[in-house]
Amino acid sequence: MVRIVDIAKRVNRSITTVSRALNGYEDVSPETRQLIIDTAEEMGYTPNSIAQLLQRKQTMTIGLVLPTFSPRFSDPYFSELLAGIGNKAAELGYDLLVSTRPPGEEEMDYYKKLSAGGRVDGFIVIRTRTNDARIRLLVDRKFPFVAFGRSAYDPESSFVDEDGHLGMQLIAEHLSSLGHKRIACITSNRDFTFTHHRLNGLLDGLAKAGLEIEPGSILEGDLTQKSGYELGSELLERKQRPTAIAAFNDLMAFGVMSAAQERGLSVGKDISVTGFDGIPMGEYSHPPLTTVSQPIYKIGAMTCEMLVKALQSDSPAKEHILLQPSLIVRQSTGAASPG
Amino acid sequence: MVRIVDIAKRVNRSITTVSRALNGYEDVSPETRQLIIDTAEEMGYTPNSIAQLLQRKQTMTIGLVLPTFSPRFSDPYFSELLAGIGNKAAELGYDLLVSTRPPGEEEMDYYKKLSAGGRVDGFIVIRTRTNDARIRLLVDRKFPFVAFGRSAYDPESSFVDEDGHLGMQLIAEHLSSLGHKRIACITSNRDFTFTHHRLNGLLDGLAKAGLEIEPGSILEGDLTQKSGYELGSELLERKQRPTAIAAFNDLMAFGVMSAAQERGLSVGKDISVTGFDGIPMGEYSHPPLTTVSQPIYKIGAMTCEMLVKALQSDSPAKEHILLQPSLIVRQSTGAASPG
DNA sequence: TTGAAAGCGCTAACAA
DNA sequence: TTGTTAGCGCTTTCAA
Repeated sequence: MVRIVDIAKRVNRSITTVSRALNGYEDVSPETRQLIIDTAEEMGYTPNSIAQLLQRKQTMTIGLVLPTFSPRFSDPYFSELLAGIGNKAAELGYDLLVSTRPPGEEEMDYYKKLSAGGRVDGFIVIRTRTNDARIRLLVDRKFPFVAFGRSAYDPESSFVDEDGHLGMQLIAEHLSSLGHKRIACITSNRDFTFTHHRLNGLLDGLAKAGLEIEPGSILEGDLTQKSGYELGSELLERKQRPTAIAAFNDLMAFGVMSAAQERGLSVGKDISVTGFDGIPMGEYSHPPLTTVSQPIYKIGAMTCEMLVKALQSDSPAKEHILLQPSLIVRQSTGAASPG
Repeated sequence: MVRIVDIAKRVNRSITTVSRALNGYEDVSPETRQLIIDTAEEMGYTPNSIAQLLQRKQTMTIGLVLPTFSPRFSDPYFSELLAGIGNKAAELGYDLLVSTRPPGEEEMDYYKKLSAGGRVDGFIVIRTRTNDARIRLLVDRKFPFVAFGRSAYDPESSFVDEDGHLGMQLIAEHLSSLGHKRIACITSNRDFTFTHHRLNGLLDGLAKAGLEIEPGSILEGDLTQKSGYELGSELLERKQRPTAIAAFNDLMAFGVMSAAQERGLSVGKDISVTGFDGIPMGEYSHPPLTTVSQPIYKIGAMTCEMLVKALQSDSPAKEHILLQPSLIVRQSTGAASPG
């Protein structure tokens, strides 16, 4: 391992000069600079990041703790979000410290350790919860972070979020315009703030058309295809079958479609199914899925960019960005079948 | 920010004693130890990780660079792999430094920076390539890593891989036993080593049954649902339509199914489709997908565990683990339709 | 234009 | 059982 002193010895200069030459300071003579750079190159020098970090009191690292509700999670949504965050971070010269923790005490301890330990400069907090202990901790400690999703602490923090209320309202309008009256929905966990926005959007949108969902037709899923399949099956077995089912994410919508097709129903004709997220798979499912497109990749990139901006400013303002999602009508929805 | 000297001053001891008490050394009197621990707790002390790392010359961090062939990637496979790696790393007390880089020079520079800069203790290298510059670099530098996938440098390195040859052979046997003769396949990029294992497995398996695939029916996809859809469409438009299409991953198989269904074909009857990976979605697709189950989550966990073991041993042996995949027959395959 | 020296926060060899 | 001291590899202030 080549250190700065090794170079210094070789070129007969002090380590100070070497450091300055390598860091592009102006007060080094051109010849010395060139000599040092060449020698460093020749010796295969790479700065020791840890030592640099200790000195600079900056880690150039962003923390991202994935909440693992079940140990395994298999959701294209996450890889897309991660790509958005990761690519932007790379572009801005930041690294990403990623870990997985089940929500709860372990998770909190890890946040404490990383924030207090100077291991990361800031966090990206995803899947915000109604009363989010992670956010409270970070707000209390005045530790920089940007959330993907809203929370109870919005005035004191920055977030990027999609307008789930609007998104589901678009779904409601779409379904009601197709003549659907018996509509069911499969929500996500109530702990997530986005669940409330989406549910309210759906109910508000339907109310505008003079429609409502009976409480028994609001089922809570867990965002997996499996739960969409199971809850979809349950809804489809009812004597009074809904003519449309609005799932709160695409994965659950796929599950609902399978459940319907298994019963010989033609999705888009006998029953309408909608999703939320707009993952690429929805374009090539059978039938292609009517959904609300949420630019996940972009959200990841924006969240990361917002955080880095805050880290590099000395008096960061709280920023709140609400992205407008758009309705994508494909073939999984159609006119309500009479009856 | 509370430092060790702050505690030392408060309890009137030297920083050494504080450090030792906090790190559980035996040579501290019980009273002193308790006093120190209590004071640390009270003052809200958390060790500065960076300083610890600099001193210990160990980062307790594993590097994982996701190769982003396209900036966005939306694949449940990755989130599952990441969960496996991440959970195991957390369990073993390691952090994960994740970044995304398009394959090529940037990627190599990043590997160089992280390895030489003492930023990570080792790497997990995924999606191994036929002539893998990343692996060559790490082998040359004698930097610890474990690969998920085989490479040209296997004797000098450790890997975990699935037996793709066996997996596709099982598919071949399954299809031939169903009477399929006109079989096509959609492969992945030839740069990946697993592509060759899978392709050879398929061809060998078919050869055993006296079958072969004509070169024109071996198309190369890019592992996305979109490419499965497009190449599937192409195959299905041929006058001599294949009766079975074997895709090299589940996502492409879903695309093929859509293409078939769009043409009014019943998947599992008019045409058989198979995948590879065994992502959870395949269980709830319509029809459920016949595929080869590769325990991705477990592979992630094993890879991580193997790396940590190597990091903690002073004379790590090269380990090679080849996992046996298993065939999962669902409804996307059926007897070859005559004609 | 250069170098000496202090110090980032911590650990550990050594001495007392 | 405790403290002194010397680093880990680097950046940066200050003086020359």
